[in-house]
Amino acid sequence: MTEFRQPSPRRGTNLPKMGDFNLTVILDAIRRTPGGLSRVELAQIVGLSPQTISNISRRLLDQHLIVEAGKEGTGPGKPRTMLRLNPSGMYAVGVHLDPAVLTFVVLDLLGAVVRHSRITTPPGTDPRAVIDTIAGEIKRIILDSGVDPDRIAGLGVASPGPIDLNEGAVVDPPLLPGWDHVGLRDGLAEATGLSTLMDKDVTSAAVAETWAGGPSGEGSFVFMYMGTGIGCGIVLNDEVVRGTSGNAGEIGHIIVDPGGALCDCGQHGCVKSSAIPQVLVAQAEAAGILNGSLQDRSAPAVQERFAELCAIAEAGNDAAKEIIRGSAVLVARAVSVVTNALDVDRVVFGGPFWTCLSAAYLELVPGLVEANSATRRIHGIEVVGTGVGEDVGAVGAACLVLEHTLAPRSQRLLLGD
Amino acid sequence: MTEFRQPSPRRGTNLPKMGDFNLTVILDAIRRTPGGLSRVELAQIVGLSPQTISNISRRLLDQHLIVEAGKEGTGPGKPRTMLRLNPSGMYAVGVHLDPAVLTFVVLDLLGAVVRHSRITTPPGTDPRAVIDTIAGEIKRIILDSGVDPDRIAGLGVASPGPIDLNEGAVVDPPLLPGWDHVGLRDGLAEATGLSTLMDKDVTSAAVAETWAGGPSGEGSFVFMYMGTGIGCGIVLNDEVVRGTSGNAGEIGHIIVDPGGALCDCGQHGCVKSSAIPQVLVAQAEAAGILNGSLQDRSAPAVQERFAELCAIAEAGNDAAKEIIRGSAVLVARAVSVVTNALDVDRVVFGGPFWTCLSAAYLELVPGLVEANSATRRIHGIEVVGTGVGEDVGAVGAACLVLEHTLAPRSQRLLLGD
DNA sequence: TTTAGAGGTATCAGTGACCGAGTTCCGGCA
DNA sequence: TGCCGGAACTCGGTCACTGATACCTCTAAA
Repeated sequence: MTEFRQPSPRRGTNLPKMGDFNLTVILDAIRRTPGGLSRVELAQIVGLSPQTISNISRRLLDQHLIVEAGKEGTGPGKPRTMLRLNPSGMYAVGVHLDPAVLTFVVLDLLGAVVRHSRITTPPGTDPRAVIDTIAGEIKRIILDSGVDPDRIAGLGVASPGPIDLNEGAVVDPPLLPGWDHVGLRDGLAEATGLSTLMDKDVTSAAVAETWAGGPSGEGSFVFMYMGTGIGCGIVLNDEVVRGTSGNAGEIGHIIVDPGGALCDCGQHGCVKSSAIPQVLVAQAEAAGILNGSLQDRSAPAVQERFAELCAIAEAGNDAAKEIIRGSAVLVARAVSVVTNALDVDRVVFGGPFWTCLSAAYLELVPGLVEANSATRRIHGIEVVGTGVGEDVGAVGAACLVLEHTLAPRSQRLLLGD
Repeated sequence: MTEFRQPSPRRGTNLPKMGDFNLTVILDAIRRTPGGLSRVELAQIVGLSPQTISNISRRLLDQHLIVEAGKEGTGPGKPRTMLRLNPSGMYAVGVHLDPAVLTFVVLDLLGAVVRHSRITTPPGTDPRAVIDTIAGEIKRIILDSGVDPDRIAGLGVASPGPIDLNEGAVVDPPLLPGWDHVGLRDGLAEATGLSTLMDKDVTSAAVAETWAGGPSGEGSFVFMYMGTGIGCGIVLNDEVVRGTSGNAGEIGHIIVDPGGALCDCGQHGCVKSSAIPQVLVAQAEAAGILNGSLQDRSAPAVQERFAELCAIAEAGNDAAKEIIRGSAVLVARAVSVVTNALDVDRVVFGGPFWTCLSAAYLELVPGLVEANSATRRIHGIEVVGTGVGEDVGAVGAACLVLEHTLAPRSQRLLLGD
């Protein structure tokens, strides 16, 4: 139960440690404005009195979360002193556990990548070994980044679904054999000593967009994550939708191709059976566009073959292009299902495979989504690519920490240890 | 931008008129507990000090929103005096504008129907006439209910989609010719003098469930509204999802029957083309279960024929039963798409056609949804029928007002006038 | 009948966040 | 140099809440 009170000597421990709610509100306002804001502007925007803004600003300055950056004045009068986020006021570490690759980033307060690294996911089925590898790399990257360890707010982990958010556990994802109910969150918290947050990769990507994506991360949107699988992250009114167990965004079994291939769920033409990279690669192999037939269905192998297919399409092969364009049509249908169900007006694409796909998708998807929109008479639907880049998963993981510590909305999220 | 402050002399007009936030929090706590709560219990639950609870309770008692109702004590000591909502502390009027029928209710604070009435929707294409009819009936039902007009907090309207929530307008719904961008909200506000809220029918139904549905209206759930069309209302963490323009819950074009009939959207086997009452009636006619073929495709006619079909199934006709069971399978697929995308763990069925369908659906849908659940290894998905009854639409409309006035979450919602 | 134990109210000082008004700071312009 | 206007700070007051204390009420058990 949430209520507000004067934070006099705290009774319970259930209140955010970092004092005031309004503090996070104004921090958020500063964060969301590219050029920073002056105190007066803040007063107008958030509705608090100038004095209060001044007081809160001072506290933020004391915590080194913001800095005074230059003055800006037109007419007569004292020029306004602009307040900006202090990039080095806080850092967060993010890891993306992907079946193919482990991505690590250190992010500053602005959401900019200070340092990143990537290693291939150790093969095998022992989660313990992977967790140890991750912990080791985290220590290394923190060291390499040269960041003051005291300024690191915590660690975020993005994992493929399904997960159990309450337990902080990975629950048997398709491509991670051996990972059945593995307490990834607590394992990493223990191994690194950092307070750790966990979320599904697609959700993390959506959080990355809200924190580091600029204007396309505001308000409500759906983040289409084009990875080994296709999933989506959902943000409504600046708040991420996680669902009961953190598994929101499962759209793999939406039917998009009624005449399509049989899926393991018994239906024909699910997203999962007709539009994911592995299937597109198989199509290309069957059509003779990619020579040979790859037996190895492991994640890194698929990734490699898919890159090959994209390169061929890029080079002008029409058949290859057609496969990608076909997938765009199918994905657009899935997007329509979600946008119609939630009435959002922005779709952001991203994920590791996005770079290859962006040209075809950005050409085809907007029109298709618009045509299928139940609200096309009322508002349009914007389709854009993320500005965050290929590391969205890891960046988002780190953003989980920033969001948890600094965002005014954050209700809870289980903080490890 | 939302922020919290001490409600000293208000600056803007953007704060809820009814004072304190914590007041609504404790009102909400009382509302959600069937037997009411004592002051001590409230103190424990919301975390405020006993004195503060006492003070707020007094304010609520002064406003007649709650009453002291009986005492409850086991051991020695003074028994606790229970606080309950005062049903007659506040009332709200709700209208459901359906292509076939206009439903009106007067609700008390508990969400109980004090008075209801129903008239067939006047035929024709002049919204003005319908609005006048509605306004007239509202005046009548308020009079008949014998409720003190000063205690009526406002009017809620539920309309079929699409709507434009910001404008308070109905935007050309399939079965309401002539209703293209009609300012229903403001029209009714003006005609009745009541402050008026508007929402889509399925959203209203979901609100009804949160307010008057008991335990099945808590937390997160999807409300499947079985009406002339099939739509859903979405509630996440006790907050209704409305979307950019109030049109969330459009699931008519989810493909559920890949081999099914062609839909006007160009795909085969959409919910809209294979599971709505009109289609089931047509199937029954084609199969000779319903004699004759109805030319009249108007809403009331379909409603009547569908009731006939249900009666036949009820009477033991296997072919009729099969049609209904078939629709259950299809609807279950649509449900799975939504529950997987949002990771909710409860589905509530309701709407005007629900009574006929409930037996078959409650038998079939739970198993199907469970089997298709992406999170079946983590948590189950509960499938229940609403307790609110056939007037959910109108009840929900009235609940919009209660929610807007009394719920602690309520962000905004455009208040007419 | 007394006593113990619990619920609830009244009062008061103390605290933190907020606001309003007055004051100081800072730059351009006469 | 002095004036003006806008930005930002200082100061005193308000408000809701807490904690402590005292007191009354009510019930069951001694």
